[in-house]
Amino acid sequence: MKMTSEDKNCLMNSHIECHAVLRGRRGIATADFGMPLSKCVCCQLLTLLVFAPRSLLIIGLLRCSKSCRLRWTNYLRPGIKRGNFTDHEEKMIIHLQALLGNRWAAIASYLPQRTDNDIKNYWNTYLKKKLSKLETGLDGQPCGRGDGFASSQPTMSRGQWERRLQTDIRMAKQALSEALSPDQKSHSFLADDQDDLVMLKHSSSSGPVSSPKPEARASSPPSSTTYASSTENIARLLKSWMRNNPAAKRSAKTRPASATQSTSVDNVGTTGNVNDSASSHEGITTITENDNNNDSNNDNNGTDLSEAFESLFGLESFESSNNSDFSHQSNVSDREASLFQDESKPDVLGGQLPFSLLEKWLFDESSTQGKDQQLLTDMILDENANFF
DNA sequence: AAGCACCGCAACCGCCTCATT
DNA sequence: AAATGAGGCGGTTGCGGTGCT
Repeated sequence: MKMTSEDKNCLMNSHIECHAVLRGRRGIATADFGMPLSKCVCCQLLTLLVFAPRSLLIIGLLRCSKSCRLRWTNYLRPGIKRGNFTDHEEKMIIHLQALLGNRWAAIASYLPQRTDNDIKNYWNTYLKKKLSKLETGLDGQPCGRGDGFASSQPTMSRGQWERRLQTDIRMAKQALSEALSPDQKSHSFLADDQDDLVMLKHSSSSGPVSSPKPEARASSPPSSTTYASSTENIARLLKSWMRNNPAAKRSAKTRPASATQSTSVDNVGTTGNVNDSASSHEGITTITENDNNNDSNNDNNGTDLSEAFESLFGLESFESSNNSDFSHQSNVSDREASLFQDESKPDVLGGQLPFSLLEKWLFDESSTQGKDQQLLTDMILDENANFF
C-alpha cells in the first residue's frame, strides 16, 4: 500500500494537467499525494487515495483500481501526446497495422508518446475511413485491402479474388526469387515467404487474424500462428533491409556481440514446416544452434539476421538499459518476450526515443538500393501510393 | 435558437494471461 | 495443483462537442 517516490513524482509532475483535465469530468478529482485523506491543492475536493502496488484506488469516487490505472495510462501519464497525429505517425500506424493487425499495444510500442487507445481510436475514427475511401477509389472499384486495407472481397467474386491472389503470388514469388536468389534459400522458406507477402498485401483491419479467404491459405495452421506470421514478416523484411543497408549493419554491429547469437524469429512459418527443431512461444521462435548454422551457411544471412534482431531488441534496450548485464541465456528469452510479447511501453519520461531501426526500415522510402526493400515498399505502399 | 446528425475519444466491458497464495 | 486477483488488451459504448439545416 506504499507509494514509491517515483510514483509520487509522476503524479506530482502531472498534477496540474490532471487537475485541468479532471475538473468537471465525471467527478474525478486529483489530490494531494501521500496523505490517505486529503484535499486537492487546487480545487480542495476531498479525495481519499489508497495506493497499492502498481495501482491506485480512489475510494469514494466509485473508481476501481483498474479504471484508475486505465485512466492513468491512457490519459494522465506524463509525456502522452494527444491528437494531431503527424504524417510520420500516420504512416507508422498504417504500416504497422498492415503488418501486425489490430495489435494496438504492439503498434503503440513503436509510437512512444501515443497510447494504444489513442491509436485505436485514430484508426477507427479516421484512418479506417480514409483508407476505405481511398480503396473504393476514384473508379469506384475496390482495390483490395479491406477495412482500411480492405477485405473488400465481398464485392469481388470468388473467381476474381482467386485470380488476383494468384497474380499476387506470382508477383511475390518472382520478386522474392530475385531478392533471395543469392542466398539460395530453401524452397520451403520461399513458399512461406510468398504466403506472408500475400498476406501482407491482403491484410485486413483485423489484420492477419482474419485473412480474407482462409481457404486460400490452406497450409496455414489455425489462428495461433497469426502473430508469428506478423513478427516473422518484420523479421524477414528487416533482414532484407539490413542486408541492403550498410549503415544499418554498422549500427547493428556496434552492439555487444554476445547478444547476437542464437536469436531469431525467422522460422515460425505460417506453414509451420520450416524448422522442426525450433521451439516457439506465441509465435516467437528461439532458433537452435543447428538452425543458426543453416542460416549462416546461406551467405551471411545468419549474421545479418542476428544483427537485425539485435537491433530490434535494441528497441527495448533503451527502456531497460540498466538491465544490460543480462546473461546470454536470459537475453534470449527476455528479449524475445520484451519485443513481441511484453510490448511494454518505452519510458516516455526517460527522454528521447532513439529512432528505431524498424521506423527507419518503414520509412526509408528514399533509398532505392536493394530489390528486397523496393519489394517491401511496393508491397506495402502500392495500393496506397496516392494516399499520402 | 432549436433540433438533428455526425464525430471524436475517454471510459467501460469482457476475455485472457500471469503471478501469487 | 487449484483458486484468486491484478494487469493487459481489443472491441465497443456513450457522452459531449460541433456543424448543418
